[in-house]
Amino acid sequence: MDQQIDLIFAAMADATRRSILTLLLEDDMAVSDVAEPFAISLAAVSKHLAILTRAGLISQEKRGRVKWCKLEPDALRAASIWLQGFGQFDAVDLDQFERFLKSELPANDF
Amino acid sequence: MDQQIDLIFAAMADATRRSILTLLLEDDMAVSDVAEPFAISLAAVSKHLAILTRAGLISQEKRGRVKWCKLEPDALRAASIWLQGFGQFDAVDLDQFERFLKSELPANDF
DNA sequence: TGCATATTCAACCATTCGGTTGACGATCCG
DNA sequence: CGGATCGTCAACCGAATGGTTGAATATGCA
Repeated sequence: MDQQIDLIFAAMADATRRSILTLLLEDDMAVSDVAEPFAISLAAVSKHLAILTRAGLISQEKRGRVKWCKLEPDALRAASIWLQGFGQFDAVDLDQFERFLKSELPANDF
Repeated sequence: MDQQIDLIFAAMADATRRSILTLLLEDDMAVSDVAEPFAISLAAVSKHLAILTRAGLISQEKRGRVKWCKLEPDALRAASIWLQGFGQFDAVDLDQFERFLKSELPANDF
């Protein structure tokens, strides 16, 4: 369980991967569609998705040629519990959260 | 602010550093005392503390020969907000959290 | 069958990471 | 002053990270 936390925090310590998670927050997506907004190769995005999968933050299911990526928000529970133990019990300000997500996206156009 | 989140998550993606944070949860400590429970060199712990400081998770203040380390829980707010946006709104089970912290410590004897 | 599309694999590269050891700069104290 | 303690610095090491490119593997479709 210690290693799982390692994987989760390490997975989130990269802005590209956090952006991918915010993309998947909207909908399940194919690997190519996940890759489209980023200025890196498809292979690099594929590696990021593997890291997110290993951490349990997303799941991937192949249907035909296409591999669909799906957010698995429950995997964040351990990390969330860990953080909240340091006194972060504030009610979540959703407007602030949306602004935060926008600032995290690779481009401003969505 | 993006980089700050990078630093925070990266800092927490290491079990030794998370253990250090749990130690400091109890009290402020000198660098040597932080290092004592770990089976690594003092220099290594000093590096971990520098990483935690750079992330804003702790602060260090030198008084005389001794450098005191102090937890800065507010720095976790951004990370916490980020996580909670994925639906982690559960009330915190403090018993579970304590068990969690215990499982994170380097030894079972405290 | 044969081509295009979707994704991963393999090899490589530069950088960072976590660790070590030994020397060094401060600071306290006898 | 001189020795002990506190902590960091510098150089090094092996492994991991994030990226690339080009080849390989499936799968869909005309």
